[in-house]
Amino acid sequence: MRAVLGGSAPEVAPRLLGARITASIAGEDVSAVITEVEAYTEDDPASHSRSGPNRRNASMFSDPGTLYVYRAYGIHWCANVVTGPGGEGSAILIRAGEILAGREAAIRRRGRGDHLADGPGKLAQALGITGDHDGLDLLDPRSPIRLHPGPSLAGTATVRVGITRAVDRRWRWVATQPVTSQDSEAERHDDD
DNA sequence: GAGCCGATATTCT
DNA sequence: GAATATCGGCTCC
Repeated sequence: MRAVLGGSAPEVAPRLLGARITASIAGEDVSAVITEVEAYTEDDPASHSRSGPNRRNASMFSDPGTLYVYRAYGIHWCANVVTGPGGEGSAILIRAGEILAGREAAIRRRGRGDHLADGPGKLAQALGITGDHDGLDLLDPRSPIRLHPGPSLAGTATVRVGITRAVDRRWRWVATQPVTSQDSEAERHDDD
């Protein structure tokens, strides 16, 4: 896994579709399957690392497998997986997932029973991830937040959202295979 | 269902 | 002072 994450972000991102992220925080275990990701590199006008290391993005320049957490719009937390050789400043934003375990805790944290992790801020909130966890090693068994390889899901590459620069790079990947074992929350759209 | 808008902290100009 | 890797609530189809 560490070797996989050592690749460039746009290379690694689609391979994270289907991977599992687990968080044991405040005595509650919540896990989710990653269904949507975005790649950011240092050589990327839309990336936090574009202007070099800062106090906020320091962990983005750490080793692959490091968790980078930042606050978006002053309100939400967003979780990223650092990729590339250490010091490169590239990472993959986990944009969405589907809750596998710890659904009750996720619902309590979200304050609602639907849309538990269908956005970066929501996923972080459902898992209990905050700035406190910035810099953790996702591959260390002692870490409260961990990333596990899973069956790679088929995905579609599209353009990233919420950015104004380099909008033409198709560095967002959305899983096209359904992974829902639970029902309700995933509105599936059977066929058309 | 799609589209506008306010909330709020950190960073850069 | 402006912009931002968002969300939820509100309108208006």
